[in-house]
Amino acid sequence: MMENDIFKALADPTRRTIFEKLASSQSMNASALRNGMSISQPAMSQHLAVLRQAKLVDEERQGRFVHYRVNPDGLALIVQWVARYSTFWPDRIDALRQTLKEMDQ
Amino acid sequence: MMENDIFKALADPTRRTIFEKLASSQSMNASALRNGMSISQPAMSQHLAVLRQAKLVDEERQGRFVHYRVNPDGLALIVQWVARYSTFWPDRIDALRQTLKEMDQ
DNA sequence: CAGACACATAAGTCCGTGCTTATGTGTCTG
DNA sequence: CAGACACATAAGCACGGACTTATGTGTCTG
Repeated sequence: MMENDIFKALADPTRRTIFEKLASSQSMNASALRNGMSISQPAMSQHLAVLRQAKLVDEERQGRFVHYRVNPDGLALIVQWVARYSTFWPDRIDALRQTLKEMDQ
Repeated sequence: MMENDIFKALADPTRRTIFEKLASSQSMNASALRNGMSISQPAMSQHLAVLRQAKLVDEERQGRFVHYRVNPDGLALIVQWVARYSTFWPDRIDALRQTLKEMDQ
């Protein structure tokens, strides 16, 4: 199941770090992502494969580099999942509304 | 880290099922949760311990029963995490806004 | 074309984790 | 108080997953 792939992909802190790095940049290749992370090249490649399979990132080959970027639709399932259960708690959904409002500024 | 506990807790499909059952009811004891799930009593107890440690559920002892219920604040960290990265994609955040709007009716 | 480079894949190891059976703890009831 | 009941904990096992080293694949450059 796809929802399961996403949760499992995000369960690993290293993969969340990689995802956050990608989210804070337009795109990065695998080597650039390794900067500042004590992680081997194969490990990075394997993590990216997991994120790719979960459709959380897209890849684009340019010559011998592969540029990775966040897939904008990737987190949609998580958002829907959370929103589904948030309906039971008006307080929480209000907090989310507030977060969105602050993001407008 | 707490955020890590939540992601790891939700990474297991059985625990997500348990969480969903709790979310769709006021409260349930461990035995009631097992209904319809082919899962042993210790396994259920262990899953509930993980959800409890991640602060996704609360427990309340009443006699020899322990009633479990969803902790309304539990998903807050996930919501914040998702919302943080959603800022990069206006389309997605608009979809979330739409979801919230529909929930108003 | 040969070598360097960016990345993927293979294969093996180790540890976390989800399950089991067995037993312990606490509470209710006859 | 003895037994039944609800749940937790202990201990062992089996599997998955995150890492390693080694090697393969594709691309650029001199």
